[in-house]
Amino acid sequence: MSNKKKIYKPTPISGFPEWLPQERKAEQQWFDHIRRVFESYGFCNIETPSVETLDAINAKGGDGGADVDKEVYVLERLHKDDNDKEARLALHFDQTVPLARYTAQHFNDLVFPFKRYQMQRVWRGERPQSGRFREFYQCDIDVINVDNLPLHFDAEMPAIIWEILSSLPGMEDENIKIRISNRKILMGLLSALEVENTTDITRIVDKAEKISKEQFENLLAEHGLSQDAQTKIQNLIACTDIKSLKGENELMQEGIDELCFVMDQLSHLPEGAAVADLSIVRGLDYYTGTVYETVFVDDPGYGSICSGGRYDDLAGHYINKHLPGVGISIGFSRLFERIRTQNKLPKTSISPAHVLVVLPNEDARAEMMSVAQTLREKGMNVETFHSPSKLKRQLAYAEKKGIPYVWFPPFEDGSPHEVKNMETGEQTEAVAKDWKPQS
RNA sequence: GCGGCCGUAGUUCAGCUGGUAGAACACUCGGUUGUGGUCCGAGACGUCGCGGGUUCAAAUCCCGUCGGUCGCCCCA
Repeated sequence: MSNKKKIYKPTPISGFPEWLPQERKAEQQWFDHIRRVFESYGFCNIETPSVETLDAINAKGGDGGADVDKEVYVLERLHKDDNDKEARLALHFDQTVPLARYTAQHFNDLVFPFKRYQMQRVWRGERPQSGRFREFYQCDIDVINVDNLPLHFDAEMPAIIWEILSSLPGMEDENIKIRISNRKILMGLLSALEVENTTDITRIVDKAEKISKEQFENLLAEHGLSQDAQTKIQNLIACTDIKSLKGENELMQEGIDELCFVMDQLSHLPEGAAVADLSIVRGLDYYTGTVYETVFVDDPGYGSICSGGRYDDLAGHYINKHLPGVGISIGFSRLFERIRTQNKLPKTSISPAHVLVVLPNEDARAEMMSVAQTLREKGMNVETFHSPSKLKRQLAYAEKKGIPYVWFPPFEDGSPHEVKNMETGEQTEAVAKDWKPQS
């Protein structure tokens, strides 16, 4: 009889990242930071369930949805009955669809413009690679209004994002750029050119900067665009002076005017922080106006770390109201992964404790507990050592966990308490109710 | 869904013209009496991803499979 038990060797699950305590602590700092900025603009928080019904997710429809559907994870019981009539559930792959559903469902109880932020995990069943996960966090911020949503908000979104991204701990050296465009411009042009398969053309324009000029032209030609049309599209997406643009029709002119307004409102940002870029169109079909995409200037190939845009009527599939919105989503995990792998995360210790109270001997246990409680009541985080091990061991523990102070209760009655600063090695007498850490 | 690369101790890897395994770091204990980071010593840890084939003999060669990773598609 073998007493060797079967070991199931733990392996990472591709695309489902997890962090060590130090990294998690940095991650929490980022969440706190982002939350603080969102709330400073008056946005409230909501959290929706991890799942939506498959019907709710599919409701958005459109042919742009077809590809996304392939990435949706569905949820079912292991031993489900074939005749099961339960609604099929799916893990949400973004936070925009849940927001639309939420807004429709709670329409009567919400105050409009409804300004909310949401920081949750989303799931996408695609092949993971660098900066791409199957389970990851997004930090979304959106505004939804009834009937009419002022352009004011289209300009507020990038301003908020810039404030966050330029001040996240660890992002100090990163050079990022928010690229902004307006879909009405390209759509207007395509309509003036009498192009019908706009979704295909949009996709091609979206990848224009990743492929060569020849490939780009060939793709457009394959989709039936004339030489004249190709030239006009190329000129448009290369245009850097949007104020000089003339609309070929009403829709295109509207897009130009909107984009000019938004850029004008962002003129207070540093040079190059937010730029008008007509080659940005975004793949998702529900965007109808302003669109955003954010990249590392030095490494645009890493992908967008923050994208979004305006959608004329997203909740229209869930309620018979006209609810335009505009929003943007920080690709939190992608961004975090980038800074983490470059070793630029803020240095944090393993333990959140400020003080470790040592246990000199079993008789001192009550005193140790009492000191710890006193310090906690003063707002400090305090660990107590669990057994009267050699002090060498107890000190080494504090050292490894990065706890900055070690507290020594008296070794015998009548002796004073002492506290040691682990960084300087200095050790002094102290009284728990009066003591404060330096710095 | 499709291609390239990879799969050996907890981790990073070495070993691969075939003869059943090593290093570093991490871990545990020790270097006596109440104090960490350094140093020294000792110890524990692997059916070499899994299955099959070739061979007297395979971590090492071949096939399959699973997993990881990078790229494509698409996207944060």
